[in-house]
Amino acid sequence: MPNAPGRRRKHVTLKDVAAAANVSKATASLVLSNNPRISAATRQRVLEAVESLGYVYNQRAASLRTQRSYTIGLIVTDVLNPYSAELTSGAESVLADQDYSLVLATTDDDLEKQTRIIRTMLERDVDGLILGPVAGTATEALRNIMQRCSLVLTNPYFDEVAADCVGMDDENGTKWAVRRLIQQGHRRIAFVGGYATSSTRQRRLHSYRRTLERQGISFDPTLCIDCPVDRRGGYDAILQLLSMADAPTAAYCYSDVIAFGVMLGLRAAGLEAGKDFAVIGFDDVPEASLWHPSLTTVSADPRGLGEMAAQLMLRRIASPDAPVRREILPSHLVLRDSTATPLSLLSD
Amino acid sequence: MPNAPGRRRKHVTLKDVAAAANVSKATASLVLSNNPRISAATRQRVLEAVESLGYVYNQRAASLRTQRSYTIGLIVTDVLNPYSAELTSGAESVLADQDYSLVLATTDDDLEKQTRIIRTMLERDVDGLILGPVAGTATEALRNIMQRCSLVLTNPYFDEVAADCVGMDDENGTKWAVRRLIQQGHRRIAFVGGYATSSTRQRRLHSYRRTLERQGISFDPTLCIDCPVDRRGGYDAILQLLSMADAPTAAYCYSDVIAFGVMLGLRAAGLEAGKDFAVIGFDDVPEASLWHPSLTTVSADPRGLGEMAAQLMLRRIASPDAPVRREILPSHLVLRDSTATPLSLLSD
DNA sequence: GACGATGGGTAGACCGATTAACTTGCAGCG
DNA sequence: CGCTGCAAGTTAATCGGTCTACCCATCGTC
Repeated sequence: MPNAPGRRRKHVTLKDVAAAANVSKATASLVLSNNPRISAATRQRVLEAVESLGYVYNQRAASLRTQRSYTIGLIVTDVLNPYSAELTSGAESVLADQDYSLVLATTDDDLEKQTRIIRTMLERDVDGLILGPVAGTATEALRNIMQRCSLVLTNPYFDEVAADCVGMDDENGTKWAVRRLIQQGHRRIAFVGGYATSSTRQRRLHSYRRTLERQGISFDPTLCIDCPVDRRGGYDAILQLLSMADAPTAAYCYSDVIAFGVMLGLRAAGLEAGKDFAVIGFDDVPEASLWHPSLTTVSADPRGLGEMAAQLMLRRIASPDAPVRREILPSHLVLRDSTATPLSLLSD
Repeated sequence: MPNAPGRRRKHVTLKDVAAAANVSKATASLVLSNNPRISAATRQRVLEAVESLGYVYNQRAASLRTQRSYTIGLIVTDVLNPYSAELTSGAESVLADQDYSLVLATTDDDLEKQTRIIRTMLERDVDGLILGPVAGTATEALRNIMQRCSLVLTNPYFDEVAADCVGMDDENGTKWAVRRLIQQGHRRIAFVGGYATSSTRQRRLHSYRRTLERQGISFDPTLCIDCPVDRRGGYDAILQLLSMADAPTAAYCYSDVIAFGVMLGLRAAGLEAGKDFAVIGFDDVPEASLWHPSLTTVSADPRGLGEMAAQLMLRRIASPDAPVRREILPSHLVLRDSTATPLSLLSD
C-alpha cells in the first residue's frame, strides 16, 4: 500500500537535510533563517537538499525553542452571525498577511464553554488571544490569560483589566438611532434582540433607555425582547411584539441580522418596514443597503474591527510593554428606506 | 510593572510541578494522563502542586513527542459566504467536541494563496486538513498533503486522489431545478453566479447544460454569468441579463446568496421573483425560507457537510488505513414562492 | 530461603528545531 | 613573526513534554 490515505510518514527533518548536504544541523537551520553567515555555496547545497528530500519546516518544533507559535486564537460567539463572520474575516486577512495562523473557536455565548476554550487555547500555546468575553467573564480569568499571552478584547468595557481593546461606539450609535425614531414621532419603540447575557446588548439597552428617558418617554421593559442573534430570532420577536395590546410602531434592533428578521416578520404580518413601521439595525453589513427596503442602521464596520483587533495584537506582540490602547471605532447612523416615513405619515 | 500587558512570563513547567510535589517529571506526566500506576496519595500531591502553581499543560511540547497536535486545518474560500460559514460552523462544533482545535484560513479562490496556506498548515503540523480545493489544484499537491497528514475534501471530484471526501449532489440537484423551470414553461433560463474557475460551478453548469439539451433547448452561453459569490454579484448579474434583447425569464443560481442578490436586482428593476420571474438557488441556507418571496432552492445542508467532513477526519485519524469514503449528501429541491407562478401565467 | 510477581516510581533518551559559545583557517598588519 | 579579526562552521544545551526500560521493595509460595 504505497500511499495509504492517512498514513503518517516519518518526517524528513532538518537533520536529514543536514546529512544530505554534508553540513551540521545548525548550518542547515541558519540557511533556512537566511543568516548571512553561511556562504552562498553551502546555502545552495542545503537548499538543494531541502528540495530533493521534500523537507517541510516544523514550526511546532521550532516554537518550543523560540517560545513563539505564530498562532493567534480568535474566540467569537458564533461564526454564522455576520457580525462575527466579518470580524473573523478582517482579523484573518490581517494575520495571514503576517504569516500568523488563526485558531478559531466559538462560545455560543456560554460562559462555561468559553472557559474551556480559553484553557484549550492556552494549552495550544497561542501567542495571543482575541476575545469578545461573554457576560459574566471574571476579570480574574482575563488577567490569567494576560500572564500567558497577549490579549485583545473586541469589547472595550472591561476597565479593570489593562488589556488592549477595540469596540464600537455603542452608546452614541444607539443614541442617534433612538433619537431619530423619536424625532419621527415614535413613542412606542421596541428594543429587539441579542442574548440577554451579552454585555454589548446591556450597554445598548442602557443607552436606549437613557435616550428615551431624556426625551421624557418612560422605559417599558415589555418592549425589550432578547433573542438569538439570527433572522429567526428577529422574526419571532417582532411577531410577539405586534401581538401586544399596545404594540410598538418602531424597532431599534440589536443587529442588522435581527433587523432583517424583523422586516421579514413584518411582511409576514402584512406590514412593510419604512411604510407601516420603522426599523433600525446595527452593524451596516453589506446586505443592509441591498435589502428591500434598504435598512437604516448604525454603521459600525465589524470587518474593520476585526482588522483593528489583529493590528493591535501584532503591535502588542512586537512590543509587549507598549501602553494599553483602547480603540472605539466611531459609529454613525446611515439613513435608508426602513425609516423613510415619519410616524405622522404612517397609515394606522 | 507587576502585570504588563503583553509580558510573556516564564512558564511553570511539569518539572516545577514535579519538584513541588517531590516526584519525578515522569510521575507528574503519568498523573496528568490519568495513568493508574500512580497511587492515589501521590496523584493527590501532584494535583495540588498543579493547582497551587497554576500550571498549564503545554500541548505544543507534548505534540512534538507524540506526533499528534490535536489541530485540524480548515481551508475555505471565504468566511463571509454563508455556505462556507455554515460549513465552518458544522466542522468546528464536531471538532471542538473532541477537543480538536480548528485552524482557519481562506483562499479567496486564489490558487497561489491556497498553495501558501497549505504550506503554512503543514508547517504548523496539523493532524488533518479539510479542504475544498480551488480549480486548478494539482493532484500532486493533494498527494503531497496526504503524505504528511489526513486529508478530507469538501468537494468529491478529485477521482485520481484516494482521499476521503464529502460533497453535495450537484448533478441531480441541478437537474431537478432546471427541469422544474422547464416544466413551468421557461425556455430562456439563465445560469447565474459563481467564480468562473470553481470546479463546483463547472459541474453545475455542465449538468444545467445537459438538462437543457435533453429537453431540446439549446445552450446559450450568453445566459451564463459568472460573478463573485455575494449578493452584490447576483444583483449586478441579473441587471446585466435583464438588459439583453432576449432576456431570460428564469434564473438558476449558483447559490442562495447569489439568488438573494438576483431577487434584490429584480426588485430594483421593478420585477418580483415568483411573479414576474422565476428564481432557484442552491444550499437552502436558513434565510431562504424567511426571505420574501421565500426561495425555491436545492437543499444541501452545508452545515451537515461540515459536520460530515469533520467526522470523516476524526475517523481517518483514528484509523489511517480504513478504506476511502466518498460521501455525496443527497440534495433535493425545496419548492417555495420564488417559483410559484408558471411561465404561462406570468404577465409579460 | 529462593524465586517470581507485582505495585509504585524514576532515569534519561527523544521529538525537531534554535542559538550561545566555541573552533578553525586565513588574511591583514605593524 | 606574532597578533588580531573575521568569515564560515560546529558543538551541545535547550525548549517541555512523553515513554521505554529499568529499579526497588514487598509479598506470597513452594
